[in-house]
Amino acid sequence: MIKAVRGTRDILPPSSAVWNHVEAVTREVFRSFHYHEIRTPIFEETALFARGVGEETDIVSKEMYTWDDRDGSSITLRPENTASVIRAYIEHRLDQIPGLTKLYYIGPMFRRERPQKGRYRQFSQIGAECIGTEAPAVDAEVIELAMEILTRCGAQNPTLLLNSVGCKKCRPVFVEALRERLQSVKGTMCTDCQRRADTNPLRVLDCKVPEDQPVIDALPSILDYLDPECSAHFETVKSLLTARELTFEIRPRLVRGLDYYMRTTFEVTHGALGAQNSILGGGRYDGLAESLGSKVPAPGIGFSIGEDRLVMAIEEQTNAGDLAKLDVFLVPMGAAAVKHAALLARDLRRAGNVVEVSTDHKLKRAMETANKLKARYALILGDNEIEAGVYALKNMATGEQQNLTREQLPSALL
RNA sequence: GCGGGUGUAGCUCAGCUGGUAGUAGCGCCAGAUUGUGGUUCUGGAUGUCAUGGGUUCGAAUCCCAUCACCCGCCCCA
Repeated sequence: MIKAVRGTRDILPPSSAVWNHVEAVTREVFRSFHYHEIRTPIFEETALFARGVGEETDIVSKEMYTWDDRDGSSITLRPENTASVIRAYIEHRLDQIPGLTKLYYIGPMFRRERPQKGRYRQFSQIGAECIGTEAPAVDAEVIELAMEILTRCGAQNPTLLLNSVGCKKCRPVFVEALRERLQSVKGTMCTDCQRRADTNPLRVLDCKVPEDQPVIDALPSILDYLDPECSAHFETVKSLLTARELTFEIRPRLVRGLDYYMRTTFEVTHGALGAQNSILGGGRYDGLAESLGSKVPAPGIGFSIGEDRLVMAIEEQTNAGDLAKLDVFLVPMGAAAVKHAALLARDLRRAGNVVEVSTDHKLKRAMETANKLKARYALILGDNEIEAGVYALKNMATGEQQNLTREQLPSALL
C-alpha cells in the first residue's frame, strides 16, 4: 500500500472548499490593493536560497530538499518565495516599470522538518512583496493588506505583533550588547538559553521557559539601540498603523529567523492553532537584492501567510460543509425524463444554480440522496410532469412541494 | 535532529492481569406493498487488530525494530 510521503497530505472535500474560499477571497483583496500575481518556478538554483535566506539559518543548513541535477548543478525545492521573487525582479528588470512593484503569490513550499500539527514538509504560502521603496507608508499598507486578508477570510481575532530589528549598522551593536549582558546572567537560565547566548543571542529573546522571563525582561531592548533613521522609520509605521485603525502589540523580542529582515518585522498569531500558532510572518528586506548580486537597489517589504494554518483556523470556527451548497437535485423518472432533465440541468446551471442530476432509479432512493447531499430543492420530473408541462419542486427544508411551469421555476429557486 | 504519546471496521472508540476480534456508537447497503427524504423499526456487509521480527502451547494484548500520526523542544508559515 503506497501512501502519501511523510509530511505531505491530500486535501479532500469538504476541506478543499475552504482552500478555494481562502484563495478566492485572497485574490479579491489583492486585486483591490492593485497587487498582481507572480508565478515563479517551484525549484531554483540552490545558491539563490543559500545567499538569499542565509547560510546560517535552519532553513538552509538543514531543511532544504536539494539534489544534483544531471548536468551537475545543484537544485533546491523552494523553502520560501521571497528570494525567487527578488530574483525574478532583477532578472526581468522590473525596476524599470513605472510605480512600485506589487506582487503576490500562492503556492507550495518545501522544508524537511519534523511534521507536526500545522507543520508540513509541503505547505502552502500566500505571500506578497512590495518592492521599490523604503517609505514607511508602504510598511503600513502591506501590514494592512495582510490583516485584511486574514479577517476577510474569516480568521477571528488575529493578533498583530510588531517590532523593528534595525539595520546593518545598528543591529550588530545591539547583538554585541546582548551577548555581553548574557555572559553575566546566562548561568541562571535554561540550558537552551545558555547555548543560545553564545550561538545566537537574539534567539534567547524568544525563549518560552517561564522561569527565564524575568531575566529576559531585564535584557537590553533592540528598540533602545535603533539608530535615528531606523527609529524614525519605526515611529512613522506605528502612527500610520494607528491611522488605519489597526491595533498591534509592540514585541521588542520578536526576532525573525531569516537573515534578510531589517527594520520592520511583524507576525500574526491565532489562538486556535496550538504550538504552531504563527499564521503569518513578514518584514522589510532592503538589502536582499544587493546580496543576490543586483546592481540596482530593490528595497522592499513583504509577508507570507501559512495557508495550511489559516485554513485550519477557519475550519475550527466554521463548518466546511456549508461552502459546498447544492441548490437543485434533479430527479428524472424514466428514459424520457432523463433526456428532458439534461437540458433542464444545463439551463439551471447557466442561470447560476448548483445542480446535480440523480442516477437513482427509485424515487425513494433519489429523495434519500437529495437529503444526504443537503440539497435545497429536489426537482422531480416523471411522465406525469412532462405530460402536464410542470415540474414538482420540493423544498427539502420545509417539505413543501409545488407544481411549477418552466417559466415559474427560476424565481422559485431564488 | 531530540524527548514523550498513540496506531483495533469508512469514522470515533471498547477489548481488565496473554486463550478463537465488538448485538458498541455514527456512517454505509437492503427492507417495512406499486412516484417522495429527514424520525423510527428490522436485516446485512466490512477488519492481514500499522508493518516486520521475537517470547509463548497460544499475542490485538508482553518485548524489540520500523513506519505513520499527535504533543512538546529546536525552528518556522
